[in-house]
Amino acid sequence: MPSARAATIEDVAREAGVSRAAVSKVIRNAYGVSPAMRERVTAAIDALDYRPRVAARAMRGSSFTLGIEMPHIGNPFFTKVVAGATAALQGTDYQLIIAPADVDGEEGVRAIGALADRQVDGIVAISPLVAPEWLERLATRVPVVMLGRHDRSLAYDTVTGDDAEGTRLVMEHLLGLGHRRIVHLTRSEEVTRPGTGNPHAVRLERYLVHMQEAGLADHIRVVRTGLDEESARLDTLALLDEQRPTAIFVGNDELALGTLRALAEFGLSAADVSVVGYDDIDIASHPAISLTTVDQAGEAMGERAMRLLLERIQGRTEPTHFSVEPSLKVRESTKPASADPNP
Amino acid sequence: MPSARAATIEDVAREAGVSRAAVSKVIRNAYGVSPAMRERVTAAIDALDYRPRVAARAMRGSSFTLGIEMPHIGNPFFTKVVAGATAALQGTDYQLIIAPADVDGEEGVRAIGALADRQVDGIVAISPLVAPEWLERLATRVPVVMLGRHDRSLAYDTVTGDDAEGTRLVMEHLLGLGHRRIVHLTRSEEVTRPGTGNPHAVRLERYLVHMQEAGLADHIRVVRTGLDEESARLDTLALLDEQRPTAIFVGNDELALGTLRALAEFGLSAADVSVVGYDDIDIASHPAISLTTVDQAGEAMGERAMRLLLERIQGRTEPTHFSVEPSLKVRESTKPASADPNP
DNA sequence: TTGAAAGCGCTAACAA
DNA sequence: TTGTTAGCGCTTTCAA
Repeated sequence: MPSARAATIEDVAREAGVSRAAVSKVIRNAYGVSPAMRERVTAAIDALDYRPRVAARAMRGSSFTLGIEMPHIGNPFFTKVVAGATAALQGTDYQLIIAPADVDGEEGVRAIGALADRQVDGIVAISPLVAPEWLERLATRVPVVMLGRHDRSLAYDTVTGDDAEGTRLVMEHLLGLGHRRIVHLTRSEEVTRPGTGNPHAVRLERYLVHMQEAGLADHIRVVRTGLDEESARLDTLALLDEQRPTAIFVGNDELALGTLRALAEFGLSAADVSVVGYDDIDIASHPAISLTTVDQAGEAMGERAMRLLLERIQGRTEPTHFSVEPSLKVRESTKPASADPNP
Repeated sequence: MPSARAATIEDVAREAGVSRAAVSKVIRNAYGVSPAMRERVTAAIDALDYRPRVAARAMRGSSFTLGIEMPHIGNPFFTKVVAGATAALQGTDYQLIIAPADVDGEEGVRAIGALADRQVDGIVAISPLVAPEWLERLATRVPVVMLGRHDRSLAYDTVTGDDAEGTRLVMEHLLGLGHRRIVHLTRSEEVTRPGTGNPHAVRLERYLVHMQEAGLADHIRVVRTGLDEESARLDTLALLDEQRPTAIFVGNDELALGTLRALAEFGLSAADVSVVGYDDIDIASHPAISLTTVDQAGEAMGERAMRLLLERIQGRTEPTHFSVEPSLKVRESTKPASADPNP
């Protein structure tokens, strides 16, 4: 049962026969400590197995903690981002913590708020459904990087993929293969609301534009689904019951896995219905899956987001916006359009 | 740029015309506040958009934060655990944070230490390479649940899968299919060191026993790999170059994906080499992957771990150990042994 | 039922 | 170079 008392800075000071301030300076590598002092203090720290309480430090300044809000722990793209973020923090004094949100909507706000309450020194928010003003206000208290969403701000930095370009790559590829009946399977209306700058909103908007420009306005068909593979599976099954498309452009890879599952259950292959995802999660390149998708360099995004946070902490004040170039990974899940499957 | 000052309990007290203590009682739902008082305070809190600083609360008591150390963010089994943990915390005042470790060995200790430094009210550690004494000592200060590892303790609780039983299911299945040349692909020697109670150590040990009992001591072959899919792919490619097994029992599903990838690159199918994983991650049931594996109910484990933590916080002192029953999911990746592939 | 006041462990002026 | 001291924002006795 919890009982034993951990050493405090006071204990260390007593043990080393110095002041608390001296110990504080040593642990912060602050200016103005003699080698002798440093040595005595270090010895005392080791002897007592002392570790500074982050809460106490946070009250006076920084918590040496950076937080990342994760909208859906089950999506491997987000774990790529975290991997990049972790890498960027190697060798620094900062610890990364993840606050999982894991439900649509308001949950993201809750998780971000929880990070703020914990006095993290910086926050990465992954395209949550938050009003820009809310984030703006938060960003006046703590450095914030918004990841994925395209809205710009004077208060927070942004890291985005170029979703317009990514969608162009997808649509050109599908149209080039002769597809005309192309369905777009995407998230809820709320998530894709125009003008929010949400990546899914941009992909949807560009899908509509490309269909129109290709003279396929009559074939436009947008189907909504939830945020996990299972939702996508069910909604794909439903859409296959109706007039069958020759291609499905899915909002992201996790959802695309559900679509592939549904196609398999229906006994359909890539020759019948082509599928394109977005994100290039690891499994997409597995030979048995071989999902055509847009690589938007999740690790690079996470790494860059952390760098921006560190820069802000070190004093930068001009807002910075960073965009990564997407590239299309063409795989077996897309084939030339077959003859009209609905004779 | 960070600047504006957030409201403190002092501000709220002034706004409501009461003492700080009164505000504190209201936000903690403590005993002894009149409805009138509660109302005034609540109004002031809303008016000022006040949120208590967790750091300040932590200095006097609890941080209302529970932490989970994650050895490898890329492994979907761990995200299942987190999903379960998140669910268990719904409706409580506790916030879950994840500290990613993401490298073999000492990193786990670092991450757990970081959580402790942040004064979390409880810690779930996912089978890290830590000396039991170290954890034991930590557990005297903060409730700890060790997830996965089979060592028992008077100080911390444990949640485990029954790895001996899981391995029995795997080996009986493979032997029943007529396999004799069964390779076990597992983690490093460090991770599988006997007596550590690490799940991979148990799986290895039972593999050896089952091979011996089946009179296949001569066919025992243990191959080591790293902790991600890519390592497993490379090490599988290497082992296929030598005398080819008819079946590979892989330490977990993430690694098994690498093995499947390698087999595909080699032009081999399940008819040539059967593969079994462990964990039943979501993708394992995808028809294109169809990996035979052991389901050990990751969500349930995460949920149970959090419950144990909450119980400890509420005062339980007797150590508790919980074990989940594994079950074998037989899929297409295992087929009856073919004739000797090495004529 | 309410409030005054001490103190949690640390950092940052400032003084010595 | 070192030490003294005043808080940071809360919770918690203890009195009123």
